[in-house]
Amino acid sequence: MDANMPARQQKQSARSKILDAALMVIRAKGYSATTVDDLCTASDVTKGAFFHHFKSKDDLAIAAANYWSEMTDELFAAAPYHTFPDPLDRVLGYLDFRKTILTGTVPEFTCLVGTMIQETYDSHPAIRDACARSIRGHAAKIEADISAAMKAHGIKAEWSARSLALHTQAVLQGAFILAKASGGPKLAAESIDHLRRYIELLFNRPQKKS
Amino acid sequence: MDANMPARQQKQSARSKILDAALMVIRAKGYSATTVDDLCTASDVTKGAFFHHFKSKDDLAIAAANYWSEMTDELFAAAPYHTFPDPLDRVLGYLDFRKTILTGTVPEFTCLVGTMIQETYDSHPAIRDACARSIRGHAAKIEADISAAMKAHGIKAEWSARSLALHTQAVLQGAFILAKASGGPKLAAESIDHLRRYIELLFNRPQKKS
DNA sequence: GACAGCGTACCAACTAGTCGGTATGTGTGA
DNA sequence: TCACACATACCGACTAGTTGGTACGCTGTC
Repeated sequence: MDANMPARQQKQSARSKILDAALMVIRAKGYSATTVDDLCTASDVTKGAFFHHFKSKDDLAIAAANYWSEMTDELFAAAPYHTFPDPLDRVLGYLDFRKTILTGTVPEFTCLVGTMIQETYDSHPAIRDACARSIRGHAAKIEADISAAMKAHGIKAEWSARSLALHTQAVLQGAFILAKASGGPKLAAESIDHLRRYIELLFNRPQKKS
Repeated sequence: MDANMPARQQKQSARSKILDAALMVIRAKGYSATTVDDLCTASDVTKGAFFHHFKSKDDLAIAAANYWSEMTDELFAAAPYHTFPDPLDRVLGYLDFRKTILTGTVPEFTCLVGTMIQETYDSHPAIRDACARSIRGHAAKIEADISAAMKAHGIKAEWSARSLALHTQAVLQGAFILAKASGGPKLAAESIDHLRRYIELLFNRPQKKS
């Protein structure tokens, strides 16, 4: 939509400053506890600018969920595991990649939409739907590789590629809760290890010593 | 402490009415979005009574987390799987039991402390610690059965009983997020199926057709 | 001169928490 | 057995501060 933006891309617009701040602040404090003033302070933008770009706090939440989807889509699209020829390697590589990005503080590596959906699923249907779309969209990409891996390895199973893909997301979301409970990524990484081992067992792949 | 309470047990005290209401309201709306007035209305108790029993909203949250631990401890202690002689059957029975209690509305079967920790881990250390204690206490019980199962089945592995026990909790917490995203327990149940299959594979147990 | 982008000042509603007060025991000593 | 001291449980109007949101003005650009 911004095709004709000349040469001022280095100067971030208020809108994108707010969105960037929202990703961090909401992950740290949760959606309800995040005030509009928090977001304005964190993004160094005034309230007038905030409500110029977003018609309400809920509207910002939906935009933030969509922005999160874009950011993560780019992050994973650029990840190295896509080049692996065996789709099973791509699935396992995805999990390895998810382990490598467990760095920094807890709010830095946890998931915005997983956090937001907890607080909004019952009272803010529009936000919930935006978060659910984000999770399902991401799962669909994993599903494609899982599906290809099942075909390539001749797996006929009672579980579906879709169900396993969603399970990977459940493990990751749950791993983030353990990280929040324990104050660091260690338990989250161990949970991803278990998930990796599960998938190796499902596909009869000899396990690597960790 | 209430040894000499004669015959008025049917009349619930204000304190326990508030705690019961808190379990439901906080699971539905989240902690920050739950107001003290919400809790007073839901429990049919006045504000004066609320602050007589709890010195702050945060104090209530901690009490609610502890109350949640007591309630769930009782629930699982009374569950049928404890009678199984093989500890592995007890572990699998635990998962089966967790599947059977996925009934009613989403706030009815999801986890209070998993929900609360997401909103409080960074800003309310006391609440976070109470939630973390609840999760770890529950995991410790699973760990005991896993540990016994490893011994009974001669499993020597690179993963620990503790790590697998925590992984079960990660899967369950993540399953609840999927339930919130999808509006029902179906995806959560499927994730528990995957976890069950994983444990069967780890212990070389022939899998039951589901 | 119209309009996007933004700043400042402000408001009505809401929120956690307070405070003075009532009702109902409960133990104790004369 | 009565009076008194004290404690627990509870009530609900009130307040100080916060919150999402609005009104309106300024400035550069097409």
